[in-house]
Amino acid sequence: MLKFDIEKRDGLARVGVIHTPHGDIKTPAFVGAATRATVKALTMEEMRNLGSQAILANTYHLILRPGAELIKEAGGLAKFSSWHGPTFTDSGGFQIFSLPDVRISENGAKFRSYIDGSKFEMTPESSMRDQWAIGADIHMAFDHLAKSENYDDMKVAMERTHAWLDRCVAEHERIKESGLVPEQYLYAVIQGGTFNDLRAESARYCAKKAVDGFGIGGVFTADGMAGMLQTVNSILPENKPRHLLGMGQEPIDLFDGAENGCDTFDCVGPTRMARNGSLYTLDGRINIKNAKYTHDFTLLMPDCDCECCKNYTRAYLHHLFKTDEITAKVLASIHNEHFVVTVVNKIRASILNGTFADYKQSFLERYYD
RNA sequence: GCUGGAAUCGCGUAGUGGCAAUCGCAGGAGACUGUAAAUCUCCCCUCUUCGGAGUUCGUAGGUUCGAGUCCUACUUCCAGCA
Repeated sequence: MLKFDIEKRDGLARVGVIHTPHGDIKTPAFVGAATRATVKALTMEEMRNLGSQAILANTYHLILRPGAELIKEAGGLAKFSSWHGPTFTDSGGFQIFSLPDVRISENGAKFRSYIDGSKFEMTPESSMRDQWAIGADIHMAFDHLAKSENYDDMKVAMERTHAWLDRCVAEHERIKESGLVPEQYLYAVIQGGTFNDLRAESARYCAKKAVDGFGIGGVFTADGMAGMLQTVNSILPENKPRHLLGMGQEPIDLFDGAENGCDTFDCVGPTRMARNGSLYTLDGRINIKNAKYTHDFTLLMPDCDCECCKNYTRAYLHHLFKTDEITAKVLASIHNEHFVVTVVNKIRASILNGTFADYKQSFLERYYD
C-alpha cells in the first residue's frame, strides 16, 4: 500500500506527504505534465530547479513511441528520463477516446498509430502491463470517457470505467504478486461528469477497491467542479491520496481543488500557454506577444524568483517570441510551470499555518481583477 | 542608344475581358485545462450604425456594355546587345 501521511486538515483540504519509491511528494502538489517523458521545452534539471516534485507521463504516447519495453529496458521512466524523482503515468484512456477512428468494445479500444498506421489494442490488462513496464510509481486505471455530456452517455462511461477498474486491479495484483518488478501503485479513476449522483456512485464504487489512491477524471471545465469535488472527496477514504486529472490551467482550479480535498494536480495548460506566449502574472495572464510589451523593460513578474523573472524583461521576452527563438518557449515554460508549482506550494503552506482562506481570497481577487 | 521583359494592399506573389482581386510573409488580436498543440482561429485598401458604402492593380489617354487583364504614349526598374 502506498504510504500517505496527512499532517494537517482544514475541512476537506489536507496537507500531507506521499511516500513513493522515488521520493516524497509534499501535498498539495502540482505535477508536471511530461506526456512523452518530457515536459515540453524543459529539461529535467530545469524542472528540478523550478521546484517540481513529480512528473506525469502518458502510457498511450509512450507505447506508440518508444514503446513500454524500451523504457523498461532503460530502467524505468525515472531513470530513462533522468528525472529520478516520483513519477505518475496516465493510462491513455483520455487520449484513446479522443481519437477519430477508435473502435471501443467491452474488452477495450482498438486504434491505429498516428505515426505509422500500425494496429494497437488497449485493454485494462494491457494498460496495466504497459504501465508496469514503463515503471512509474503511480499508475492510473484505464478508464472510459463519455462521448458527450449527456447523462446516459456519462452513466455508460462510468459503468464501463468501473468494470474496467476491476480488471485493472486484478491485473495489477497479478503483476505485483509475480514479484519480479519494483514497487508500483494504482489509482482508480472516478467518472460521472457533471452529475453529482453519478460522481457519488463512482466514488462509492472506487472507494471499496483495493487501490492506493484515486484520480478524478473527466473534468473539462471549472464550472461546478468545487461542488463535484465535495461530493466525491467526502465519500473517498481520507487516508488515500487524490489526483485531480488534467486541471490546473486556471489558478482558481488549484485553489478549488486543494480546498475540496485534492492532493495532486497535473495540467498541460501552463506549458502550452507558455509556448503560445500566454504568461502568468499575479495580475492575470498576459500575452507577451502583444505590441504593448515592445518597450516594456520591466521584469516579467518582479515578485517571482524563477530563472526567467530574475533575469529577463518583458521587452526581451516579447522580442524572443516575435523572432520565434527557442529560448522564448524555454523561458516562458520555466516561468509558467514555476508559477503553478509555487501557487500550490503556497496553498500548502497556507493550509499549514491556517491562512488558506485569506490567501485564496487575496490571490484570486488580484489575479481575476 | 537598341532589343526584350516587368510594374497588383508594408514585402513577395496569383490573377490575362465580367468579384476589393489569390496565396505566403510581416503586422494586429484572440483561444488553449489527464498534449497527434513549436498549435488553432479571426482581422489585415479606406470608412462603417457591421447591413454595407467608397476608392483601387506605375502615370495619362483609348478600345469595350464591362479593363488589373486589350491598344497607345510616358515614367521607373530588370536582362541582353552596344
